[in-house]
Amino acid sequence: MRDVARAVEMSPMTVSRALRGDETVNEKTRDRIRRVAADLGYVYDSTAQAFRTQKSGFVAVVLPSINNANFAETFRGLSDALTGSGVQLLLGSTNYRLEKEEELVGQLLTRNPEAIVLTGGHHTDVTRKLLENAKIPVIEIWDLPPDPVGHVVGFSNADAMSLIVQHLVRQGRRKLAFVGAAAGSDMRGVARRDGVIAAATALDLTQVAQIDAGPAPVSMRHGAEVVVKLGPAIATYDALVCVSDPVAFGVLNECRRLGIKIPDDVAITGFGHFEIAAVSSPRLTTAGVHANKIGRKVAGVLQDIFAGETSAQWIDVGSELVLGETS
Amino acid sequence: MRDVARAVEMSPMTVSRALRGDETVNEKTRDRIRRVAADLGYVYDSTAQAFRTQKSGFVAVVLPSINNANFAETFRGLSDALTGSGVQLLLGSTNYRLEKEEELVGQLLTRNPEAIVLTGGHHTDVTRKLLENAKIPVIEIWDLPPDPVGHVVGFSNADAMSLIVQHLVRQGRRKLAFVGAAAGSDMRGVARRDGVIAAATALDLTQVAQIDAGPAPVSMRHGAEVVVKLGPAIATYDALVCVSDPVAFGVLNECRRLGIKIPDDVAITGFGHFEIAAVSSPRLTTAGVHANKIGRKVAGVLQDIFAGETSAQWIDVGSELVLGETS
DNA sequence: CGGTAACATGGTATCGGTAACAACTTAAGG
DNA sequence: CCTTAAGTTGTTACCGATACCATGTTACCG
Repeated sequence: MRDVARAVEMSPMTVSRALRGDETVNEKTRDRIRRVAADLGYVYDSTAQAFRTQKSGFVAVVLPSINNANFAETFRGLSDALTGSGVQLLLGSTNYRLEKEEELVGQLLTRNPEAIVLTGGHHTDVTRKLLENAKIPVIEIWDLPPDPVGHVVGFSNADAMSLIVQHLVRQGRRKLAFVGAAAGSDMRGVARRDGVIAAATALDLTQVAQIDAGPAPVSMRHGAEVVVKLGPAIATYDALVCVSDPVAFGVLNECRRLGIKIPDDVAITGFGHFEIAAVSSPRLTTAGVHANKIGRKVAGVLQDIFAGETSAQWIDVGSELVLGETS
Repeated sequence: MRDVARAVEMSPMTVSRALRGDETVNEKTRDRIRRVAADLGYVYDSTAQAFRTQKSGFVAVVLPSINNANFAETFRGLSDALTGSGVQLLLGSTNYRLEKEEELVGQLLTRNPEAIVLTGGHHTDVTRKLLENAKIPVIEIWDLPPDPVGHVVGFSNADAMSLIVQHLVRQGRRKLAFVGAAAGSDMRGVARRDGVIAAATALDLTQVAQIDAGPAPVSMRHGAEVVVKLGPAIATYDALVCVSDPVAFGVLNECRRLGIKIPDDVAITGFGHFEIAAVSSPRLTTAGVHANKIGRKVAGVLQDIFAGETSAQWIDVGSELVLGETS
């Protein structure tokens, strides 16, 4: 910047103002400075700016996995809605592990983010303390935590599952099984399972079987493996409620390979309304969530925060039953 | 840090050294300083460090889309291989548009990244100039550019397509159609199309039809739509070579819905060896690429660079024909 | 024509770490 | 007991942009 200042024979202060588009700088001067800066190949140093102003221009985003169409879609919604605002997203993924989240949050906070977005409402005590000490806005997404740290943009996983269970029961299904990751690793999966159990209990179903599809993240392959491992025992159930669409699709495909009739022999439901739900045949019955909308809503919350709004927001984007041909 | 120094009655310099694990600091002192820092809730300021040392600890990564299982997998491979190295990834996505890439690169460079990873070998002139001026290592991935800026970790899209075409022709297929995004938007798609045409020409096929599936990114839905729009004209072809697995899956599903026999009436091939290729039924014939490996190899290149290695690396991770049941 | 406001520009200190060098203490060797 | 080296700690200046305040210049008013 000093070099540019020397080239235009002005002070670095004026150059700084000109490059940031400060109105107080004469318009011609501003254009000239910009032109010279470009000619010299000058690259603005955001690090120095972040240091001096104590504003990093970063927002930290922590996802369980980026290799998941729905989380990726949320990130995209957020990212798209934020283009042009000058905010950079710092992405980290936890692989569905809370200890990894703790480590990640510690690292991200050293970068002075202006806000932090976390997936889910479950965190270690250390993480919670870090977040409170940091005194920056916290947004928890993809869930409606009973005891949120700050802002919330999500939906109730349990309620969404309840819609599915009610639908199945209306159809006369009574012997449900929940197919999901091993308990404990994926908190959203646990919430969904609990939602199924609660809804089933409310409807006087005796019991819901739980089928372990392995450690999170579970996907198509794991769904198929569950069916193989189950063997003829699959006839015990009249509905397989899966933790996600990819798992449901794996289950569906393997069932069809084995000649099991869907939905006559057994109903299959997914979760998340992934692209696969609409293009599989038969189409999957699933819970429609609004991944992209979550991202865009988060962007809205961030903009409110940057505009000076201080009160904590609680946004429930809801979910809906998407009827397919597998139930 | 000054506060911590005061608390332990030592100089900030010693605290700085202790927190970074400098061996010259007495071990007991080091432990004490760390403990006190933790007790005070002190958070290290990476921005200040980046500013003073002129080393940001960032590596910029530019992807066409994060909502694509293969790019996401590359990012994950890179991210996983880099955990613990203290490097933070700065992610940006271009939505397959070179102008967006240009803007993004400009923004990312202001953060002083220590290296930049770009998807593909096509860039605007401005982008190339920015990269050259920046004087930081550049790694181009997912391609083998004829005129690389710096390092390369990729494979030949054309060669991969050539494998597929040769396989189809060996089966006696002669009337090929390429199904992909509108020309111009997705450079990797263009490379694949050109690879198909080149391979077909080399095998004396008269002509390869090109079927436009809409603007990039194209996915399952677009594949299905192509089949609908084609109608009975689909009988004109005996092989539909798709730009990616999701598109191929969409095509496959719609064909089956219409009673078209796969692969008897027409063969369908994908590209990328996405999860969907293995779990669809029939399984997709596709080109196996090594998305995760690309990420891990990039991490290796970065580590070499940080270790002082200066010579440009050219890593071809290759690709392979994956035989499914759709051809 | 003096006074005031609007406009445009510049000087200086500073954000929080750390490189480079200096200095002090203790141990080892002759 | 002196010399030298190893180990440990401290002092100072600085990275590049910008907040804050000061200053100069022009325009307009009664």
